[in-house]
Parts: sequence; C-alpha cells; structure tokens
Amino acid sequence: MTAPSIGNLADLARIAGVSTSTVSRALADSPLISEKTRTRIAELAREHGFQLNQVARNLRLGRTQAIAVVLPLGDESAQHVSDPFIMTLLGFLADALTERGYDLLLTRIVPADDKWLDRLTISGRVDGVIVIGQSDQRAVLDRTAARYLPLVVWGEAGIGQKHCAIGTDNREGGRLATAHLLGLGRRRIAFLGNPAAPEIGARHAGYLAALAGAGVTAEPSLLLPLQLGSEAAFGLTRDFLAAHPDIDGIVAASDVAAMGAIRALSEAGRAVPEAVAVIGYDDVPFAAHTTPPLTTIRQDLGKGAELLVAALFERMAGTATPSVAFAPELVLRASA
Amino acid sequence: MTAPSIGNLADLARIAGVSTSTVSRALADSPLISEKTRTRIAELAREHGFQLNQVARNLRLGRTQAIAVVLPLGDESAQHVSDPFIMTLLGFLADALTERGYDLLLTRIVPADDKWLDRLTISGRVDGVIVIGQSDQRAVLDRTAARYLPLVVWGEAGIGQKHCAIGTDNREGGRLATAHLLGLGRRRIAFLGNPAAPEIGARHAGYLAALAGAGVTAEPSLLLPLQLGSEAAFGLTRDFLAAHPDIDGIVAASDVAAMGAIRALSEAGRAVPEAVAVIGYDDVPFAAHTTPPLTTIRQDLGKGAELLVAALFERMAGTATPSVAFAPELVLRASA
DNA sequence: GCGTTTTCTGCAATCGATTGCAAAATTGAT
DNA sequence: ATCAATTTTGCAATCGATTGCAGAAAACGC
Repeated sequence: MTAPSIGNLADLARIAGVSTSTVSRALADSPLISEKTRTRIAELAREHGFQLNQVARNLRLGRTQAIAVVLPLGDESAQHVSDPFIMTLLGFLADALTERGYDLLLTRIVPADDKWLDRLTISGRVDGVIVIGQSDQRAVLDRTAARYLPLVVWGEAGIGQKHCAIGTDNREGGRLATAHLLGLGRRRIAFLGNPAAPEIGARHAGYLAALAGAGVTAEPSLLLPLQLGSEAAFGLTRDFLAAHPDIDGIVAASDVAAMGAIRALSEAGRAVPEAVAVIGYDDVPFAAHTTPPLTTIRQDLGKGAELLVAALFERMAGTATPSVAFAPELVLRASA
Repeated sequence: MTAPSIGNLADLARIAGVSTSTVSRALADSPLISEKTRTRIAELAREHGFQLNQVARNLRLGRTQAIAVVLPLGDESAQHVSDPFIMTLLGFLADALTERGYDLLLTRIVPADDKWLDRLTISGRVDGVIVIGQSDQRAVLDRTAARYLPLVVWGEAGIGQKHCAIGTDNREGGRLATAHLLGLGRRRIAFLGNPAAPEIGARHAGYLAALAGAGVTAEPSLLLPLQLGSEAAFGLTRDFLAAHPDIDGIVAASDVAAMGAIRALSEAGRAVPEAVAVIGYDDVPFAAHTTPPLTTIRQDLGKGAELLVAALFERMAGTATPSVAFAPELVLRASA
C-alpha cells in the first residue's frame, strides 16, 4: 500500500518539516531553493501522489488556464447540432489547446438574450473565448469584441465587422465548386443552401460570380434555400427535381446537404455524376465514404483550429489580430 | 454609456457603502439581508454589470462546478477521432451538464502511461469525470474507480469490472441486427468489426447467438476485423467480396463502417439491399441520409447521456451506482 | 424613556495556492 | 573566533469570494 495521499500544500510542508513557501518554490523549480531540499520535496510529493490544486493556483495567479469554446445555437441551428463539421473542428481545437496546456470548456448556448457572451467573459471562468459560427449573433459578437480582446470567432469576415473572424474564403470556395461543374460542361447548376447565413451567402456569391464568368445566366429559381443544419436536403431536392428535371449540376453548401441531394437523385433514377454532378462543401470525414464518394470543397480544419488558437493567444497577450480568410481547396472524388 | 464595470465584490461593497459580507449575502438571497438593501445592491450589480468571480467562489466552496469529459485515444482510435457517434454523445452530455449548472471540460487523452486519470482526478479542476469509451484502459479505470467515486464510463459492463459503465446492451444489439437479416432470409452473413474491442466483442457474441438460434453455422472466415475508428471498411469489404462473392448480408459494427461497405458493394455491382443486405450500428445523424438510408441498431444517446450524468451526480453525492446496459432498438430504413 | 428582543450588518477567518521582504543559516575571509 | 557576504527559508499579505459569530440598529413592551 502506498502512503496516504495528501490534501494540500500545507500538509506536504508539515511532512517535509518546512514552510509552505519552500514547498511551493520547490515544486515550481525556483532557484531560491537548494538542490537538496528541492529533490527531497519532489520525492515526497511523488511518493504521496501530491498535486497542486489548480483552482487555488489559478486564483492566485489571476488566470484560469481554460478557454471557452462556444457553440451558439441560433436561428440556423436545430436544438441538437451534431454537425460533423463543427465536431471535427472541436476535436482539433481540443488538441491545439491541450498542447498549450489549456483546458477546453465546452459551452452550448441557445441565445435567449444578448447577454450570454458578457456573462461568459466576466464570469472569470476562462481566459479567452472561441465562438464557433456566427449564427445570428454578429451584433453581440461585435459589441463584446469592442470591450473584450481575447475573443475569436470561426466564421466569415464581413465588412464593417468588429470581431476577429477566422475561416476559409467562402466566396472563393463557392466559385471553385461552381467553376468545377462548369468545367465539366454543366450549365444548369442549382445551389443548395440558404444564402441568409453569412458563410453560405458568400459561397452563393462565389457561385454567381463563377456563372457570370462563364457567361451563364443565373436563374433565381435554381436556388434551394436549405436551412443550415437542417436535414431537409433530401425532401427539398426531391421536390425540386419534379419542377426542374433539367438540371445537370448541384452545388451544395455542405457535405451533409450533398448527401441528401444524392439520395434524392438516386431515388429519382438520376445517376450521379453522369446525369447530375453534385459537389459538396467541407470535406467532413465521411465525405470519402459516401456512394459515390463526394467531390467537395475542403476546409482544412486542422489549419483552422491552429489559426484560431494562435490568434486567441496573441489577443490574450494584448494584440488585436485581424480577421483571416484562408483558401479552401477542391477535392476530386467521384460525385462530380 | 453604461457605468464602468466593477472588478470584484469589494468594489461593489465600497460603492454601495456596505461590507463585502452584506453584498455577498444580498447576491445570494440570504434571508439575513433586509429586502431594502438586497434590492438596492442587486440594482447596483446589474447597473455595473457585476458578476461574481466563479473561480474564487468555487475555491471557497470547495468545488469546481465542472465535469471532465474524457476521450481516451487508445489502441483502437486513430489520432484524430471525430467519430460522429462520440460527438453526438458529447453534445447531449454538454446539454445535460449545462442544465444542471455544470461546466464541461473536454479532454482528449492519448494514454501514454497509466496515470493520466489520476492526474485528472486529483488536480482539483473537476468535481467528477465521465470517460467516453473504455478503449484499452479498463485496468486504469478499475484502479481509479476503487479510490475515486465520481467516475462513470460510457461502455460495456464487463464481468468482474470495478468501474461503473453505462451503455447499451451490445450483445442484444448484435443479436437484433443479425436476427433481422436472418428474418429477411439471409444465411451467409458477414460481421464487419473487430471483436477485440469490448463493445464490438459483445455485438459479435450477439451475432453468433442469433446465428446459432437460427441453426446457421457461423463461419470464422466471414469475420472482417475492422479496426474501430478506422476508415478501412471500404477496402476491407472490397477485398473480402473478391474472396467471398456469395455473402448476402453484412452486420456492421458501426454506421460509418456500413457506409464503407455499401460503397464497396455498390462499386462491385452488388445491389443493396437486394443482393446484399447491410445493417449498421449506432444510428448516427447521417444514417438517415445515406444512399440507401441505413437500417441500423439505434443507441439512444440522449438517454445514454442522461443516465451517465444521473449516475455521476449520485456518485458525487456518495452513492456507488451500478453499471447499466439499456436496450438498443432496430431502426428500419432501406439498406436491409 | 429604558430595557429587552429581534433584525440587520460587519469583522475576521477560511479555501489553497504564490511571492515580496525580512530573518536565519551557511559560507568564506581574515 | 568574528564579521561580512551569500544562500536558504519563513512570515504574512494576497487573489476573490463565503460564513460563524458578535456587535449595532431597529422594533417592541412597559
């Protein structure tokens, strides 16, 4: 049986026959402590399985060593998001933060009022905040950003926006996707997604730009306004196909939406990609495993998480970092 | 412009012209404080946007009001899991904990030694721990559970196991899945998954039991030992089909695996479900959107999260709760 | 108006660490 | 052996809250 575990630093000090100051310094490798006592105390600590109380430590040091990651469940999101895209980003964030010795406090918020972010920032529970997705909360984000520096947001950097947003260049992504279909000779290309959401709006703008660039007139009727996070892509596409049997391409705003569309096409007897080419967005983990595997626009979330965390730490150190939009890339598989 | 925000309770006390005790009590709705001063102080607090420092509060109260949710990345898991199943459970856990006023500390751990769990439990950062998946860490879990009560694990309740595991009845799930295929008249049914992992082993046992019950002899060669979390289902199934063209059903250990198998079948020109019926496991969010939509065994993760959290809170209160395995259910869609 | 209850408020200790400053112990020089 | 210089240790304040106990104020009875 190993020695009983010790509650706090004072207990350990008593056992070692020294003051708490000495123990604290020894454990912190302070040069004020002789090598002899340092090793003796370190040995005792290990022996008794002692660890500092992080809460007390952080209180004294005026920090928390924790970062809040917020998933706001606003207009666009259903009650229970489990969007694989968001979850993948979350995983990368967890890694990036852990690597830097920070804890990740996961918070899902249904924004009832416009104070949810303030509550979080002044509660003293975290040293910084990462918000995943702007949802319909841009105003709240802007207001808080004016007063609270260590805040970064995954999303689209809009004009006149006050908060630091990091994400991929959605306009470019939409353009890439559409240009790819155009390059395949497709001309009647539908857009599946709701442009009201900031990111999707930008992708739609890219879609329009690509069409214009190829001399194809965009038809408003080829827009399928799918709620983000909704699972209605299948039904929406099925009904749409009845009215527009002549389309030959679909630019989907997410891989999940693309999957729904593919199923609708498949059930309507339209081959993918022969009859209708479908391109997704995100390149989520399962995109390579659908039938057929999805051609899609990849957002490198490993890189995204790195950028988010890097910007956040700069901000925690006092520098107001600018927004970033990095380039997405086309991933060729079989659906287009 | 609103009044400048106040740093701490003492500042607010100064402004109100009372002691910190009074402010603290007023904010806590203590009956020791007169209605008059209580409302006056509450008003001041709102006006100045004051909030208690939670770290200090929790230190004083000897708690953290936070729960660690651990994703151990052991043998079976790739470096970056983003298994939709786990992520869905995580979402529900976040809701269940938030509802009870607790924070969720997300921790991904690659178990390098056998002390990772001890480090977490004695760091004082959390009031309890939920581990998602036993991975290859059963020994560590058992050892810690002997000493640290507020610990619950999502997973299979094995015999002789010391820790509290909560999950679905995997044996029953495997049986259900297999029985369904048998009911469809299928006889040459393959199992796609690695029985070495506890949960999968149980599902495989159920598979064998169902075969035996129907008088079908199980063939060891019909086992496709897919690493859990791996993305190799496609390749594995494709190669397997070459050697075993005669199968007419596949019981997959996860929906993700089922997707890979369906693609392999599709590319081999075998229709699903006509030629080969495929049944998945989990019923993850996208299972309804594959082509064809997956027939699968549903694990109700909302219920699972509720059970995990309920057990954890009982344990935090001092009661050693037993392991629980609740029933999974068959979800009929189109793949089998 | 005065003593007694009852109601309110404040002092000071506490949670478990860190750290500036002063005191003690050690070392070295003479 | 004595004293100065240096190294090592400890006292006590601090981070921002909560709370037992005692004292002040208010309410009450006579």
